[in-house]
Amino acid sequence: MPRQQQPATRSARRRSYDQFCATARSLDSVGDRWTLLIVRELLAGPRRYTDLHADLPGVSTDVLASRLKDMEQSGLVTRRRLPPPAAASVYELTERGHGLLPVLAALAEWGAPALAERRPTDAVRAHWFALPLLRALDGLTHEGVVEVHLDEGEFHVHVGGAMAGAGGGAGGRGSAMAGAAVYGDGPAAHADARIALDAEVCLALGQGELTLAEAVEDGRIEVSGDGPLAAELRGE
Amino acid sequence: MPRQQQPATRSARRRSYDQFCATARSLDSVGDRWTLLIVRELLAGPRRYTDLHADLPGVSTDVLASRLKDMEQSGLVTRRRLPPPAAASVYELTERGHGLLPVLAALAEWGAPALAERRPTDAVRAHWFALPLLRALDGLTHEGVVEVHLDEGEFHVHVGGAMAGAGGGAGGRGSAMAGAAVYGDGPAAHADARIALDAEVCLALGQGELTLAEAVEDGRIEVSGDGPLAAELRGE
DNA sequence: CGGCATCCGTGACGATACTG
DNA sequence: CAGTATCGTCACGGATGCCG
Repeated sequence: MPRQQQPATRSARRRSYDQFCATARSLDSVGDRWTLLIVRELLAGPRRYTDLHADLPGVSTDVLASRLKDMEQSGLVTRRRLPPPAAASVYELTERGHGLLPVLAALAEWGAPALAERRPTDAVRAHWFALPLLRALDGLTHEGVVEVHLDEGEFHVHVGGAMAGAGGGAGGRGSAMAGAAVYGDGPAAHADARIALDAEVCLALGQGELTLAEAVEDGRIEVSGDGPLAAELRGE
Repeated sequence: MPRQQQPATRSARRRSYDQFCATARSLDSVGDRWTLLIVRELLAGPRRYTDLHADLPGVSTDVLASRLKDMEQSGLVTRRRLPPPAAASVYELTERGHGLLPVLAALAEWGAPALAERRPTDAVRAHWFALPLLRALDGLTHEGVVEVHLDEGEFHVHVGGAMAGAGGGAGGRGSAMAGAAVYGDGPAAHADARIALDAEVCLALGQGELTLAEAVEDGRIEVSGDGPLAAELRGE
């Protein structure tokens, strides 16, 4: 029945904290449930609606659609229609949306201790380990793409490119990070080096409990590749 | 239809994302509405229930009580009963809770551009400006307490103490920050220097649009005090 | 008076069904 | 494949009441 709903109040009503505070303003934008996890997904590259829904188990279809609409309106994501061959559209982060990487990194570092326990109900995706790993790969001097192989799957990380880990205090204040992806899901188109490790080692690296050099020496990381980046990873 | 009716799980029911991901785990803890803003308040020092309720306009009494209970249970805050003279109890952050400072700082930096507009419905508290200001004061070499005077009120910041801004990439990975407060609401017990500025300048400093030296030279910051810290602030 | 607990209306959320 | 429609449930916001 055409019950006359308020026509304009569709999604216009966004609940705000109404505080003149930078943190509160951020939470007005990204404080809703699922929003930051959608950003986490899109940090790994452009994704289709169905991909997002598959990698965010538990989110309902309408909430996902609503979030994407809100995020598009607030300038966090853009929706791009792919050329005819693939009649689909993908969502990708804007530069503004990509600027949330330091927030996600800080959350990931703080939440890392909670990963000590792996509950049977937990979903897992390989690229979720990319963010913690970024800090461990941050000190590399050579630039290139590292392909990471875990038991859970693979992803690739672009390292050495000016500011990788970001958020830092010392370096230049993040101006133009561009929309450039720092990491991506799946294998790399062209990898300068390949590493294989398990999730546990990956997390230990991210927390700083283990250094890259130690892990390589112990054989807990297997490095392959013959470029300068691979050599640096081997500690040569 | 299989109903998953949880019987009598009164307040134990906490909604989890059920993902083996550090970011998702963090959001399981602090992703609920108001939680991070309560942390923001407590970063300025121990607070009573009524103080929290006063500085978080819009939060309902039961939600505040519920959050505090949850946060106490998850080890973010502790409740301490004050000695007889003041028959009250205060909430304060644990070390774990204090570790959220980098998260708040990242959110504050990302959300700073949204403060360009100051809406008439916005509440304001002076100590909300402390977090953005931390980054601007981060490079100081002398240690001490800076008392900050804004039109909206005053607060004080402890600077130069090893890691002030925190979260950084270069420096030591944050181990023991102790429960030590980095800043606090109201005037300082003992201030090594005093600065007076307005909120706009404070925000510009936090965003790096303006350096401390420039602002002092322009007279947009008035520095008083005679110790080495005050001298450094003056650019001497 | 500070520190909540209770009640209630609204809206956000989660699951499923359905459609272009 | 990419959402929209519908519905039940729960969390949230506001007000009030209780109790030390």
